[in-house]
Amino acid sequence: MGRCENCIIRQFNSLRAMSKEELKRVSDTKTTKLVKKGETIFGEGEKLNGVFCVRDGVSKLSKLSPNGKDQIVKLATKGAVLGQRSVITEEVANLSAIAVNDMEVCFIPKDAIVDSLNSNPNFAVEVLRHIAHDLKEADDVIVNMSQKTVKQRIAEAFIYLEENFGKDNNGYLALTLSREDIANVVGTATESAIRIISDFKKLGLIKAYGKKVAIADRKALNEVAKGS
Amino acid sequence: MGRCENCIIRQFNSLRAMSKEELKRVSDTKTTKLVKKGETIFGEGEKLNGVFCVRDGVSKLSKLSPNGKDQIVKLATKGAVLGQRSVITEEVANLSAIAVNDMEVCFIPKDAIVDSLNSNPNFAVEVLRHIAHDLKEADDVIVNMSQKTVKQRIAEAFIYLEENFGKDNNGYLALTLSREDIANVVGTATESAIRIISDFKKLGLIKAYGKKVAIADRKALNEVAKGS
DNA sequence: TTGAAAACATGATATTTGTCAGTTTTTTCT
DNA sequence: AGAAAAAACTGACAAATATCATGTTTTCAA
Repeated sequence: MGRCENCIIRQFNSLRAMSKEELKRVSDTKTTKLVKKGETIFGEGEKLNGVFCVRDGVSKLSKLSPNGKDQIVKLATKGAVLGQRSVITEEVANLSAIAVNDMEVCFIPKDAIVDSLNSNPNFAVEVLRHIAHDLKEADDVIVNMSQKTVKQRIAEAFIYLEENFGKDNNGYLALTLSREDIANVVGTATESAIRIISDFKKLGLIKAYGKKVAIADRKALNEVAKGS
Repeated sequence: MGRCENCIIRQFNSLRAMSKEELKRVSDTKTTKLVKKGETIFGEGEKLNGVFCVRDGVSKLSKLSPNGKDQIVKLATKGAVLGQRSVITEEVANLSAIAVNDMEVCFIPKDAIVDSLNSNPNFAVEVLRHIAHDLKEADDVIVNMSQKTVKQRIAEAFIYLEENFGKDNNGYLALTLSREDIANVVGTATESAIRIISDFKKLGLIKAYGKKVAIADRKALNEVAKGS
């Protein structure tokens, strides 16, 4: 099994602030697992006794509402550490983590994290920076949700997907989400999302090849995302 | 001027994890200021070289959107530390802090905070816990915004105000917000908020005495907040 | 490969929410 | 106290969005 010390992924998250000794400990206690598309890594309300470091694939972090609808709060990819928040506050998970495509994740038991937090200020501050950044992003999402139209939010979502998950060789978005997932990201009904995406296609803002979507007119899409 | 070591407010925030020496330093460098209702403590985009500890009064943390509407992301009261996030990530403030009523705040220069973070793991972890908790709350707000109706959100807002800011001697909410502020908290048009609040009054869910509002039928209001 | 299930799509319609335009009430300031 | 400003309110209407019903296409596993 791989050693954390050599893990490239680490460079992207707070684990890079760990000392050699701490990393060794993490490496010795961690386990790696494969998660198939659609499988749940952990569910809302579950008690977590560790965190999950994403080595490959994408996970959606979502919350189920009483009326049966999911709200996707965040998409986490390579380098992200899932469950950190719950471990820190010692609460149960308030979001579910479900694989959007096949994933490889490392499970790191709680103690290795908590002990380092308490003894290594560098690590604690690094984690703090990450969570503080997440908080800023969450605040931005709140503002977007309340002040932008569904059309604007969907336009933004495509731009976000291109910027954060990149494009494949043919220029199509590397991450393919179902219409339902897109609806759940922007907080609207699936039918509404489908209609707007169809409109975007007709207007030439995006193009599709099977399930794949590509941004065809970035500038115009940006216009839609900003003004009405 | 008061000494932080004796400040009761401290018990409610992360400063309680500071050592005697650290508190002494904070005490020596801090300044206290009075902020009148409506005045700005700091604005969006402003570079902060310190944090503000709320000793009395309430501040709204909000973001202005291009169309001129404010979204209130959070209400901060006694014990809250404002600007912490920006100081940690070394970014400009992404929210404005405006006094909702007369306030008394202590300004603590950045260095005292940053130095303690880097050297005192207890303090770093305590701050981490607070920010992690804020993040959870922000995620909950995102879900509420996208999955509840305006009516539900306004009902929730009144319950939130009672639970977090309490009642006066006569049972009225201790914190009085303008209709516009309520609208900006739940993310709707001022007129819509006014209409719904009028409905609540007619239905006997709340009652009003001048500007003061009281929850009249807590159970029914709860029903509205949950189901539709 | 083929049948069932899931995802995608579209129309018709209802509901929710926002906007505009104005009136009344309350607050603030001198 | 009285004028001006701000806040609260109301109605009419428009726009955005959700819901329901149904048909089509795609995916996937037996």
